[in-house]
Amino acid sequence: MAAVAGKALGDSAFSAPGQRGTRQRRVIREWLGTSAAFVSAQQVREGIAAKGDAVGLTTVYRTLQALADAGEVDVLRTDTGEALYRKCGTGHHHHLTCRSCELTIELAGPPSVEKWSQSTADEFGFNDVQHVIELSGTCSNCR
Amino acid sequence: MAAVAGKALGDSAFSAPGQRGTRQRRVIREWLGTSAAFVSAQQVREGIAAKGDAVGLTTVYRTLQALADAGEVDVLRTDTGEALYRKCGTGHHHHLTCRSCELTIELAGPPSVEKWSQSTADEFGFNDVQHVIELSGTCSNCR
DNA sequence: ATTGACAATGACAACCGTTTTCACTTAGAG
DNA sequence: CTCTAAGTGAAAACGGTTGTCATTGTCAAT
Ligand SMILES: [Zn+2]
Ligand SMILES: [Zn+2]
Ligand SMILES: [Zn+2]
Ligand SMILES: [Zn+2]
Repeated sequence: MAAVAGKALGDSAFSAPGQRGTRQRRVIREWLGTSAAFVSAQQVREGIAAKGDAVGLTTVYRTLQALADAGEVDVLRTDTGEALYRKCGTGHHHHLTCRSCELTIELAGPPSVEKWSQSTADEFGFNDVQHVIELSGTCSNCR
Repeated sequence: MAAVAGKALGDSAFSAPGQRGTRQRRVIREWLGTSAAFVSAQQVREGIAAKGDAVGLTTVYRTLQALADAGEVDVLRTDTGEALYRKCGTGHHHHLTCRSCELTIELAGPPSVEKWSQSTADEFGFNDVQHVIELSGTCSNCR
């Protein structure tokens, strides 16, 4: 689904007209691809710095936001309100996240909840239902 | 479950030894009881002010946090990171919330997901699983 | 290869919700 | 009533995020 028109080694975001390909965006997107965990903007910047590249924090924020808007990364909020980002698959999915290290596994939700979600919304007269299902726990490494 | 020992017309929080019953706490808790929507600390203060009472914002924050710690209110984060609070029932439940006015209905989750949650966690070696299930939509009033 | 228009960058300041500080007030036990 | 520790709230500090704006870099057109 959602095949990119044309370009073969396509990077979907930043290919729209008026969007330029810069070193910073390449580096950020590349680094995100190496992290299985949800990470903060600060962590993205530090991780990139540790590899010798430097990107301004403002640029990290803007790029992450653009990627989130493009649907290329998922965003969630910690209980302190901080935003965490992760490069995820494109289809509908949920997460199993370690509360200690934020390691995350993508899950296909149980099919029954999709129905349940819709019928419950109908029952109470709500439209345009969306559902959020997140599992969290402690991974074997963090035991 | 979690019956309060002794006191009959019990208010669970603020009844521990060393906890004092103040006007501010009474007013905040009372006002929360009248709101079916998730509300911010600011909104709590404004709502109380509109009824002629005045409570410092710091006190609102502290009281909401104490109530949350005591399990008397649920907390969730908006997509901007702001904390919203709601006086909910004590049992395990989920929410159907209007994205426009934050009106919220408490739901019993579909029994199947409780099992699914546990078995999925087991499968990936995660311990102490918790799950968050939130439905959102547009309520009939906000249509 | 050179140019030029305009998107992108990043140091810095502003922002805003939340927490901390601290001098003052007050509930409630004795 | 009195005394003490809990509570209050104005103001300052805090931290993540966003806005500003002068400078830099991309890339289409020449
Ligand atoms: Zn995801
Ligand atoms: Zn872990
Ligand atoms: Zn609730
Ligand atoms: Zn509504």
